[in-house]
Amino acid sequence: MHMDDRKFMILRTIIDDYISTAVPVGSRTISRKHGVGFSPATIRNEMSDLEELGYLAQPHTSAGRVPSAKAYRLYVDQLMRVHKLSELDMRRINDHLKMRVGEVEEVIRCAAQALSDVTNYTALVVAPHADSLRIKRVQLIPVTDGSALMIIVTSGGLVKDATVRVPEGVKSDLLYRISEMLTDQLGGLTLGEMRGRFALLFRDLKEHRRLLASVLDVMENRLREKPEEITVGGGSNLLAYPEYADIEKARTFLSVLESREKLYPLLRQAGSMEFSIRIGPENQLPELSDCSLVTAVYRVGTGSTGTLGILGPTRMDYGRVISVLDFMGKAISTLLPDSE
Amino acid sequence: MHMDDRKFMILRTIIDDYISTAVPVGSRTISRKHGVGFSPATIRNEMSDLEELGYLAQPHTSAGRVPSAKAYRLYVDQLMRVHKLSELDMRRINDHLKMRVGEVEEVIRCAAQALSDVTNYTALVVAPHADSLRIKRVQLIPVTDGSALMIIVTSGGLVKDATVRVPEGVKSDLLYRISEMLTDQLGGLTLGEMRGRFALLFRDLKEHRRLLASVLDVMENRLREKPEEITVGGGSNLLAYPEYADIEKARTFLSVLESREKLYPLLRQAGSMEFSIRIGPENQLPELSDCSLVTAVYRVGTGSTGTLGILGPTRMDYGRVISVLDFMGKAISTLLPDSE
DNA sequence: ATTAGCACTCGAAAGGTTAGAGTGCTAACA
DNA sequence: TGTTAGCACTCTAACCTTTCGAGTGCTAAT
Repeated sequence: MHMDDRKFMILRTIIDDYISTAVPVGSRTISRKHGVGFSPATIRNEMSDLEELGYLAQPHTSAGRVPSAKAYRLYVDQLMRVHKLSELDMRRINDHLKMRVGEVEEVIRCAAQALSDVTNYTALVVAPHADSLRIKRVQLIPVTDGSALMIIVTSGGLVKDATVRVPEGVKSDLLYRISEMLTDQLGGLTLGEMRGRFALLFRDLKEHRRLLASVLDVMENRLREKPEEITVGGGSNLLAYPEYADIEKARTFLSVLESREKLYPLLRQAGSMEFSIRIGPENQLPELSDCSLVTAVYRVGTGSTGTLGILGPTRMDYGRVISVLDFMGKAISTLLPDSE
Repeated sequence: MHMDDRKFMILRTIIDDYISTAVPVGSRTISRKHGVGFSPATIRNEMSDLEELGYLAQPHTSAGRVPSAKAYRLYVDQLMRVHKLSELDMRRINDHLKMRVGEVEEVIRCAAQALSDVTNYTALVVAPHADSLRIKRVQLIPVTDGSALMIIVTSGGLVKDATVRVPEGVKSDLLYRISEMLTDQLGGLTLGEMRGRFALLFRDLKEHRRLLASVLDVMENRLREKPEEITVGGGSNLLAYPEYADIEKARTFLSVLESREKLYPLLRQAGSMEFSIRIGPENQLPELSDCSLVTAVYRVGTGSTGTLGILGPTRMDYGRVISVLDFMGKAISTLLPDSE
């Protein structure tokens, strides 16, 4: 036995239905649907086949059928239809973002809020990865005698900072001159690429070897490995779905959201593909085995990318989520152009 | 009829018991408690009185009694006993905080985590209020031709930033010189106090009147009114309590946590008292009418203060929460001394 | 190949019963 | 006069039982 057009069609109808109702779907329901021209009995036979093929499961004998993870996989790969986003949705997203442009953190927070509001799922937004950001300016600001604040302004207007130890007695003027030189030498490079310039820098700044070493060390290590900020929006949204009627489940879900350590590898896994869909057990966190995560990248400036994600129940409305993510990704890129 | 020692004692016992069990407490239970030398019948009479006085309520005829908001008020004001924090708790808190000292944001995040872990309630931490922070350094960093980043380093090592428009063609060197001058003139003042120096500044920097106006405007308005960051920790903790067995309740609670707009006035209300306790309906948010919020201040540098808060069910362990907040407040102040 | 018909299954909802924790009242007691 | 034992009463939570209906798989007819 193998899949044929009718099986595909029926499976899609079942999944569509289940996504919108969360109720195991029976043969009558499908048969009644517009466009399906078969009696419940026929559908039953097909459903039985689909179950054998591993696409459907029955919670218990006298219940309807529920799609399996395998079915969702097939669905997102071949079956589903991605509609264009409605005017209303686009407007809602734009309304959220219509504000002071350019402050990256602000935009990220709004994006998370917008994504969760529009989809009714949970949104995750990851700031652009440090490695891929282009340095626009480096500036050292004296804080105390012995420490300074290093500020790095990057493409897209993102600001990263870190404290660096400096030899005592270094004056503001010197820090400024060094800042100018660092900006000269490192400007335009990414944090990943800058290592190549170190030798040059050391030559030009022989007399301040110690200071320089400490500054470069912080850039190389502290700044780069600092995990990106993850902003969460609409964590409580999922509690409205019957999947989370059980408080214990809700609780474990929410505590995952509170733990950057768990969230980070999850988003990492998605890599830098334009879109990525992880269904249920496909994501590595057992706590999230009945969630799906859909991610998309957004671009800021030239070359640096961040991640947008939607986390929802496995039966989430994948088509819509993808449209929303796509639209949002573009909206952000427009909002955060390379401010050159 | 009025309160006497025995009534106080019984009421305290009832509240203590209810706080730890969440089950309506009956006369037998109290009577059996060590230190109460009366039979259930006597206790029943007293309970009946306490109910009439508004301190107790009965969920239904054949259930035990539950303390009213009025009872909790009396409890925190007069009845409860605040124990010293256990060695273990102190160690747990210190373990959370034992890390790179000085990065304020980092410390705040850890504090929220620690507070929620140790209390099993939800923690709120508010960064020090902008108005009360002492300016240590002002620095303008060119970003694009036409805009610069203003960085303000304040006492306690806190960093605030904002984008300012600058006239086109302004060079890095000039921005640096102006930064130095601003630092000179404004250093040591709080954002609230600096207005007094404006006249002086304008005199010294006549030729850059436009630039200066735009910088000062951003400091005066944008920076000061920017609501402080509120960090939430352990939002999912409360779901473990029977009070939140109802998903709908859990959901409204969590969505309050996600809305800075609602959280901010809530914390504002606490003012700058050393400790503040708002029980149930005493806080203005109807969504939180069966929560209590206990807050304490922490100090960073000289004069600037931030707020620590614990949000839990009305029957929370007030004594313990206060000890924890007290300890944490001091720990933070030690961790973030005025880095002068 | 499709479908009508039918017996069967099983969970959710509704109703009924019971057990026990707690009460208020009364009367006895120190 | 304050305290307490005793008792009838109340009310919920927990457990059973029954019923209802949605859904199935199989068989036989189309």
